[in-house]
Amino acid sequence: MDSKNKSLSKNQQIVLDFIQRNKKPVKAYSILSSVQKKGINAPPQVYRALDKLIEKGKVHKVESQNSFVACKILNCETRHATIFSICYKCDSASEINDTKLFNYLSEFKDSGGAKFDGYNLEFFGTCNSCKKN
Amino acid sequence: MDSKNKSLSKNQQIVLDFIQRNKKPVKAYSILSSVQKKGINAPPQVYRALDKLIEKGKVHKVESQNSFVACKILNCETRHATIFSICYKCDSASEINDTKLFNYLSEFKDSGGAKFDGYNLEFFGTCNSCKKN
DNA sequence: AAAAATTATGTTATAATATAACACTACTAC
DNA sequence: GTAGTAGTGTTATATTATAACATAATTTTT
Ligand SMILES: [Zn+2]
Ligand SMILES: [Zn+2]
Ligand SMILES: [Zn+2]
Ligand SMILES: [Zn+2]
Repeated sequence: MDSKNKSLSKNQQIVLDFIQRNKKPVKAYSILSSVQKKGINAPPQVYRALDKLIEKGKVHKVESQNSFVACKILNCETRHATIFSICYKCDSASEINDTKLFNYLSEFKDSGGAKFDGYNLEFFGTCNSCKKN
Repeated sequence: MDSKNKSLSKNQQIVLDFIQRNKKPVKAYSILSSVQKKGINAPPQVYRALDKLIEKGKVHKVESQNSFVACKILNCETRHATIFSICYKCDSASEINDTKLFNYLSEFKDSGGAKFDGYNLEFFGTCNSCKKN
């Protein structure tokens, strides 16, 4: 069975619940302060949960922000192939689910003709909400 | 005149020289300890130089590594449109200069039909040198 | 079911990355 | 030569992430 279908531990579930309640990506220490009432007391507990959630495809890291966002793609297979659009005004991020782009990147070969194992693509722009304002 | 053609300040030149002497991406604090003999004493001096060098297109940040690498593309226009291949074994990174992929990403439109202002793409795999070993 | 292996937890301390704030200097531009 | 902008030097601190170690829970193997 694929690891992403394994069940979640207590701390993993607590951290995932919090991330999923947020529309925008959240920071590790923001998670920490928000889940202290649930008995998570220290950074390693958060970072360990995050590591596992990322492995299981439930959460992605937005590298340019050092923040974490829940995967909203059903049966996300893109644990190591993520595409985001990020608003530089409000820091919102949404995962792009574009099969054509996904395939284009998955099939991309380096100058030696070898495929890569994964990729992370972050587009930057203004989100629809910020465009209006 | 484009800002990337502006001349470099003393600290910017010192930091760029060091980055260019390294094949692999370098960390900010590694830069700092290496240029202390040149009179750069504190983190803000390094980070300020890095900010400007990035603005000027001389240096790119490898987001997944929090490291910095010199741009090796002549007259790099890709200040906000960077593509890297990163080896997860040895952490080497090289900028991919593929016109087709570059154009594909530059022309990519979100679901609302709007183009983005920039992007950063990081491919992960094993570099040629690590494949042999 | 007992032993072994793996995964998860709790905790303290510390490492690594990055910025705030302030005083001062150098270099344009008009 | 005054005003604006960019750069420097410095101290302190904020933010992000991991090391290390002890213990507990769960799963796998025998
Ligand atoms: Zn996803
Ligand atoms: Zn926005
Ligand atoms: Zn470049
Ligand atoms: Zn390598």
